[in-house]
Amino acid sequence: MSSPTSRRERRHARRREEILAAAARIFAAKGYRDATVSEITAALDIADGTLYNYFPSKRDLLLAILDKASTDVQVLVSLPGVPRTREELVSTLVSAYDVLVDHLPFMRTLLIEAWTDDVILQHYLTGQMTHIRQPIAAYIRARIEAGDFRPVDPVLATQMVLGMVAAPIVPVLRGAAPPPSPEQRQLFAETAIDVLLDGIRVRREQ
Amino acid sequence: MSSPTSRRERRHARRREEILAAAARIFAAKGYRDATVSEITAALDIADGTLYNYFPSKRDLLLAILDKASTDVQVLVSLPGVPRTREELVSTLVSAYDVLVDHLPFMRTLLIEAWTDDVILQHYLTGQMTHIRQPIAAYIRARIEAGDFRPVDPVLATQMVLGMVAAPIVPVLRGAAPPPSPEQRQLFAETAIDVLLDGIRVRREQ
Amino acid sequence: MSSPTSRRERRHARRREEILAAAARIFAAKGYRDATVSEITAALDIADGTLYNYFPSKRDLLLAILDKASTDVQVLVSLPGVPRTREELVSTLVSAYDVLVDHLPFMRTLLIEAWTDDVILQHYLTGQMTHIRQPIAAYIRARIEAGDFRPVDPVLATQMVLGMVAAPIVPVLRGAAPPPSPEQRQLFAETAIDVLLDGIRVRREQ
Amino acid sequence: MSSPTSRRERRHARRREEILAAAARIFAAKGYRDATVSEITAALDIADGTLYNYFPSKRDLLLAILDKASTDVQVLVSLPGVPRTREELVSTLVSAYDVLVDHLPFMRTLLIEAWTDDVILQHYLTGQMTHIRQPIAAYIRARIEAGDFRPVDPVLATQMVLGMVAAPIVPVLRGAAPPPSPEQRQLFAETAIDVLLDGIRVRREQ
DNA sequence: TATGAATGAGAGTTCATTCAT
DNA sequence: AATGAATGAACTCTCATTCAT
Repeated sequence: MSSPTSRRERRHARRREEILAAAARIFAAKGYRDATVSEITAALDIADGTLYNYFPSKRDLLLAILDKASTDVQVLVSLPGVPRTREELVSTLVSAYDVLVDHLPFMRTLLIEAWTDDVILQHYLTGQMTHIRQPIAAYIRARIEAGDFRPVDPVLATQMVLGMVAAPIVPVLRGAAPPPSPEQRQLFAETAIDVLLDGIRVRREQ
Repeated sequence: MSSPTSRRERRHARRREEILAAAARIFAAKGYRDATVSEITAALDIADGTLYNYFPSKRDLLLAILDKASTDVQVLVSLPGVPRTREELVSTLVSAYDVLVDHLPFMRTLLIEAWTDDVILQHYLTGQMTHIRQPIAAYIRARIEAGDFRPVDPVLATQMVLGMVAAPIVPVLRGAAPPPSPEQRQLFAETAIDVLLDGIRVRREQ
Repeated sequence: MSSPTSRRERRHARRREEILAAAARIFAAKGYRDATVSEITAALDIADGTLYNYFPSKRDLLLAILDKASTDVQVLVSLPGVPRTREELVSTLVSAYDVLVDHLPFMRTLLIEAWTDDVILQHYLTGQMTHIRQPIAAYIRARIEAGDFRPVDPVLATQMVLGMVAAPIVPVLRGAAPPPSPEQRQLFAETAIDVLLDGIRVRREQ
Repeated sequence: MSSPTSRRERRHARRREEILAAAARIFAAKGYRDATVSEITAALDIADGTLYNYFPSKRDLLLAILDKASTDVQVLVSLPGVPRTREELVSTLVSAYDVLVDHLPFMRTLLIEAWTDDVILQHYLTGQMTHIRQPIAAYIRARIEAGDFRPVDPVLATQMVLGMVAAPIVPVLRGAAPPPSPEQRQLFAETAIDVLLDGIRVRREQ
């Protein structure tokens, strides 16, 4: 009668997701420490005790959120192939923006807590960031060797590339700016890639 | 015999600074909420009550730290003149790095708290950032009109410029990387300015 | 199945009353300031935190007690009709004594706090006392005009009347004397009314 | 050169009195527990530590105030002779009012603290009150036996007499009414004695 | 003597967690 | 499963008192 995941189990999983989403929203707004369990349960219109049927502690609730956020970052990383052309670079960046914007409260919570907790930083962010940084650094290094790029420090250049592409969504992650429309995301990506490749200065000598 | 600021007053001021520094270090490490008053006083080897002779509440201690951090950011802003040449741009950026690195715990505390508290963001950071952004945006706009720069959105470009120059010290602000040496700061600044002006791509057609 | 006030609600209300009664007893004995929350909870054999499920603060606990006391004083005031005969006066006074004695800790708490706190005096006592004083003063004034009473200052006379009838229960309110028996209350009332009406001196000329 | 009480000693005694007066004012206004040492020293424009050169503790400061108040009450008691005529009764009562009004903060402090502290009540008030009550009760008892007064309970009558004469200065002791002028005190006393002796009712049959 | 910074015990209050219903 | 009252450890803050200056 019941599928391998019974109706009860599906109900349980659905409820769990609702709790995670509500908690992420509140953790994102005030930080883990300032958010209270009662605040989360009130937002869900359930009793405090009910939450403990889904998560053994407030801390575990946080860790589940960080897990989800971390998994989402993984998606950013798992590129089907290394982008080469301007158009590939732009569309890769746009989809990265998409992932971030689609999971704002989770991402924001991860950033807040990783900023002060070394264990969280290590466990949920450093590894993922390495996976993002390495191909970029390798790419830059390769093109420097090929004579395409100027001989900059590849690691430093990678940091700056990430800083540049991250800049327009920092206010969004902070909650100080509304999520950008698809058109804006396209603009962000194109501007970043263009400035990155050719600088802001007009090449008069061309 | 005693100067306009008496010995007692000087002693009081000195002690106040010591408390601020210790609190900033601890707030930077764990965030305001997770830091306890006892932790701060233990670091200073004073009694809990003593702290309250210098600051009326833990909150006021935080605000004093944010004030200092905010004032330091002001210094970044008050440029003697608008930098024009590559060398001027580089040295301006180096001194900005210097200010940040010299007041790391204060800056880090400001960033942490502004990330979740809208009032703090508004009061201690938004205004200062506007003063930083506006001249950059104006500069970019002017050079676009003069035909020196390509026609990018000046506001967006400003964000990216800031993202790029901020990138190498983000790990330092986080406490995940050691403060950079003067040589490294010089490198950070030069790389940022160069990539910014001419991009990373070699000008083959020259 | 459950009445409009559910079992849980009734339980909550009952507990609240228990806390109020215990707190009133302790506030009456030592004053609000010298009474500690732990003392109250210890008397009830509950944890400190439990009290805060019923009252948001120690201060609110006090205000709830003052409210009850104040309401009880109202009952004193709401006479079914103005008493005229000696017997009516006596029985009115007896029931006033009854109310005071039935809520001793609440009354005593109100008196203590109103004695040093102007806001409490105004809010919880002055208004009620006015409602008590005015009909008495009006009554005295009317009977003076009718030639029944001697031409004394009605306001001053009212004060003295109240002082006289209050006198025998002041030690009781203080906790220095046990609550008077019904017989004693009857005696208090009769003596007060008689002395009041005809003085203590024998009317030799009658 | 110096008198038996040296200049230093007189200076010390004077300062002590100033401290007592200031403390009495503040204790009277907020009660012993709510008054802080700093509040008292601030009112005197001296340092906190200085107070401890005159009184070993805040508690001792209170006890000194209660001593003074208690001694003042003694004066009320030590009558040169038992008053007999209406005029003697009135003038005795007026001088009692004078004593109370002249030492308001001390009296008010005594009343506040005796209301909640049994030790203080016993030590500083009960004894004195007994000395006041006994002669009145004896007087009433004697005149009842002589057939001058009606056969009331002398102890109860004494309480009521005291309640009646105290009534007009209760608001003054509370700080809710300004100190009465000499004329008002005279009126208070005359009204009290007259009502007391002959009641409020007109003797129609005369 | 006068000062006021330093002290720390003790107060009120919060909130994650448990568990009888 | 859901409930929410009960819990108590841990926090911030107050203030009488001490003591080096």
